[in-house]
Amino acid sequence: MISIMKKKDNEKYEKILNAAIEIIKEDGAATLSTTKVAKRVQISQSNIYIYFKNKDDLLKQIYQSEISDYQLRFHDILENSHSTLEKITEYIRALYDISIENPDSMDVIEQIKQIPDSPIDMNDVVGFESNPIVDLIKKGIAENILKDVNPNIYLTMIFNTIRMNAANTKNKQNFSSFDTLLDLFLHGILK
Amino acid sequence: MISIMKKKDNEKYEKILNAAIEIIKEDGAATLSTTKVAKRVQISQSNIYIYFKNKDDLLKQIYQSEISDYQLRFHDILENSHSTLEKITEYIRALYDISIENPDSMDVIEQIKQIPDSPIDMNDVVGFESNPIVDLIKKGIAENILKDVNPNIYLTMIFNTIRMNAANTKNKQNFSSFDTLLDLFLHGILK
Amino acid sequence: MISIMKKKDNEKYEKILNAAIEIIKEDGAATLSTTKVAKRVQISQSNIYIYFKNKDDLLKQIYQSEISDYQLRFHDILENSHSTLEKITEYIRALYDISIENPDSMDVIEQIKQIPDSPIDMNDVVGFESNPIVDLIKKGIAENILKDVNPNIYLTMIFNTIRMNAANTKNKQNFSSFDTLLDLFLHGILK
Amino acid sequence: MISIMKKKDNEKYEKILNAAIEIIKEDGAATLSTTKVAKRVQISQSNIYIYFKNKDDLLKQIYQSEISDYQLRFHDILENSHSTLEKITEYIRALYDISIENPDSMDVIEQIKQIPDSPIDMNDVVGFESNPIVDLIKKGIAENILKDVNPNIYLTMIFNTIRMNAANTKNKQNFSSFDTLLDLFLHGILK
DNA sequence: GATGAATGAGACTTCATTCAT
DNA sequence: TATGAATGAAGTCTCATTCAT
Repeated sequence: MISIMKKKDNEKYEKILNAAIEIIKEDGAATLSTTKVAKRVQISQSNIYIYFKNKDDLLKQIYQSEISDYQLRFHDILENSHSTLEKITEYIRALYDISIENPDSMDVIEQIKQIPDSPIDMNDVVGFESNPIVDLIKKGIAENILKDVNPNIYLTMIFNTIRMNAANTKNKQNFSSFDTLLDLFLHGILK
Repeated sequence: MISIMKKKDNEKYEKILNAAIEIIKEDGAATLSTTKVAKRVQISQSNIYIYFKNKDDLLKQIYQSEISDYQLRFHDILENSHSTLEKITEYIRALYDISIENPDSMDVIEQIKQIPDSPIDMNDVVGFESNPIVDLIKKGIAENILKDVNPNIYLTMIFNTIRMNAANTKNKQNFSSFDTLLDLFLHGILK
Repeated sequence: MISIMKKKDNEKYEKILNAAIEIIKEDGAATLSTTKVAKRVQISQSNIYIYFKNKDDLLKQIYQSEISDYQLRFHDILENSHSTLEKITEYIRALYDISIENPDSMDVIEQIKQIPDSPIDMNDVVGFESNPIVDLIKKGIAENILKDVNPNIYLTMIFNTIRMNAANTKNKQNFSSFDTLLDLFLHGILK
Repeated sequence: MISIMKKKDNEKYEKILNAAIEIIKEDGAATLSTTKVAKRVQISQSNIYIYFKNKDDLLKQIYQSEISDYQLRFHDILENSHSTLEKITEYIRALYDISIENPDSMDVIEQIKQIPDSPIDMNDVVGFESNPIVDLIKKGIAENILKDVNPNIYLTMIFNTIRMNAANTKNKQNFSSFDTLLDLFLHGILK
């Protein structure tokens, strides 16, 4: 009984979530409105408030659902890969792989973060500028593997480059292999 | 018609433009509204429609005004610097210099581009992914100086890295010298 | 039907009633909502509609429960006290005593009465301006004990004065003894 | 030119204000909504926000407009009447007179004060429990004219009694003359 | 040029109530 | 008896835009 109920709930919950994600992909997070979502799911607008506390909650859930994939992979990498350089390489690979599988995810994440008065607290986000990865970069610098540069410079460079590469995939422009991009990061743009 | 514009008019025009830019810097482009602009300039809302066709037009003008500085410098570089590598270096330097002088400008530009239904047509914009610079990169690839990668990958990498570096300046975090960043681009992140 | 009500039911019924009363005390009757009540009792909103026909019914029950204490005492007084003046004095004393014991009760009663479209029909309410007490006042006038004034003037004067005195208790301001207030009513404010 | 403009403004401003007051009289302040007001004035709802900053502002303006009459008279009394007892008497007379002229005003004032989260700051209100009148009562106590009771008890007693008397006027019930009520206050209800 | 006035649309949210289970 | 789901109405507020003066 309960399991059937739950399934029903989850279906609607996910319908709403997915409709919202679609809208963000199409029109941008800034224009997301409960009205639009409701229209797309074909429910009354107030119905959304049964599944989500409010609009911010909806955005938070979208954010969580989009970053959970990354989080899992990052966690694995930090646990399993051996050397620091290996870990960094695997981090880049994870970002690349997901960006190809789900080319919109990076955009959705970025968009939600950049909403004015974003519901995402930049400090406790487990994502790109968050502790474990920043720590990894710092370790790379300490071990004299990486140049001594503010870690967020590295993360921005890697994140945005891979993101643009994923966008090229979508737009059917030339896009680069993982090895190409990794080479770019590690050895620079000069041939 | 435009040439007959009186000084008085121009002053008001720029007051509006600057107020709008300030608002974007402070609160983000997505929250820009004619109401807010009018309040800040202390004019009536409808007055804005005398100087700008509509809100989109206002955004376009802001965009133009923000990129004009870059355009001038890029134009100079393309005319004057000697080798392709020199030109690329000078392009990066120009980006870096302006990012330090006016750390918000890159943000404003990015923000306007990312507005949903942005009035900026990505394709015919004279900016970073636009013809002359893209052509420069292509030339670099053709001359076997640069690795063969979709040029917009390079431009995104450079633009966003420099932008983050400028943000670090503003936030009083560690930021990097031009030489450091140039080295990062040309020779990669490995030490 | 009502008599067959199980104990369990009654408990829930009173939980709802009391939660609603608490909310009125804290936030005012105008803000009472089934949503709030349900949240406080930790039941589902729709559950309320099993115990109460609708919101108006809930309010009516609250009203009844709040005035029942008064009604009992008034009934006693009208039966037992001897002279008309004694009865009036005892009526005032009852009001005073309850106001001290339960300083919120008068507020709750007033609030419900003043709700727009109040479910309480002012005319057939058994309360303060209702028949038995009004009759008592009328008798006092007829017996030439009280000045000849519309009885509801007396009742308002007494009710609101005692109510404010109770509020003073709650707010830890100076408040007056029963004798002081009685003196005020009977002999006026002049010393 | 300007004077004509102003007149136009004021007309609409007052139309809105009066419509709102009517609604409060009819349905109570708790149900006042900008929607209702707009409907009554036959304007679009957003138009109200040209004349009033927000709903609270509307309520504040109503409050001010309703108490201004009282304020003027109170001010006069405090300036002009001679003895403390005279001043108190004149205060009561002012309350009485206005209550007869404008029997709703006291209700409107009370209602706005009792709205949950009322926009009226109880402490700096120039009205009944406010400084000058409370001070007058205190003076009366100090001069041994009045019994020593928390002044707000007196004010409540007087205010509510007169208010009920005004309500009786409206409802075409028996109502009392000023002398009768004054006598009630000064010498009590006993004959 | 400039402004005040006006508006319709749309945004977020809460609520009372009903219904199937 | 109890609940989750659903909804339509209502409420507050902001906004882009137009128009008469």
